[in-house]
Amino acid sequence: MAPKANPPTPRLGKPLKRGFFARSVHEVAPDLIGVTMLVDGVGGIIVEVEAYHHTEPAAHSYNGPTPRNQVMFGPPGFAYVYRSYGIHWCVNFVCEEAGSASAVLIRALEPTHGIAAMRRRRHLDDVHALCSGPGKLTEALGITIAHNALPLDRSPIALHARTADVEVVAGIRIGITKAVKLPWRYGVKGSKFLSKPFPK
DNA sequence: CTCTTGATCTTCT
DNA sequence: GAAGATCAAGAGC
Repeated sequence: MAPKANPPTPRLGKPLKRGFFARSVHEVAPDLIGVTMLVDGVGGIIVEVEAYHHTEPAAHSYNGPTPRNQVMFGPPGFAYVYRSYGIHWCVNFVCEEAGSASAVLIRALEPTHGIAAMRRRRHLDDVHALCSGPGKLTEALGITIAHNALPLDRSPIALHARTADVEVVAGIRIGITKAVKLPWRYGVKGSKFLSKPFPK
């Protein structure tokens, strides 16, 4: 059968500095859509995130610091990784300022770099399912508790600015039971790489 | 397609 | 003891 051409690998934008995260979580979250996230060179374009802030009960930081969430109470620009349902890892980017305890949960990527490695880790071929959920993308990128508290502007983590415009849409957050009506989920309208479509 | 269930860590009651 | 920022597999329609 005829060989199928691979899609071109998108050009990487300017590296994001840690200061990108030193502002309101509600500004950072939509601005992260379209940013490329790599761990040891493997990853893709962020297509879905959710914002969490300590002033609302769905946030892990709502009841104050614990051993798990202490990174959320530190300075912005660091990774907060936690165990979800005893099984998966989920990764957040800490925002605002030390003590603010706000973060953006990374929920889905469009795979662009190291797709072969992601397929191996996920034991899965379908590129649309490699990173279409917070627990899936950490497995695909090899993120574990070892990445908790790592800076977001230093190896092994790299973030690169958008190189093209994206249409960002907002909706209510997924899979939570508290503060369910806050419209703090952001994503690329119509993307095939979301954990779930945004309602019309 | 939808619905149900099991996996089992961290925190809260 | 119960719930949770999840996922995959299996049953049923």
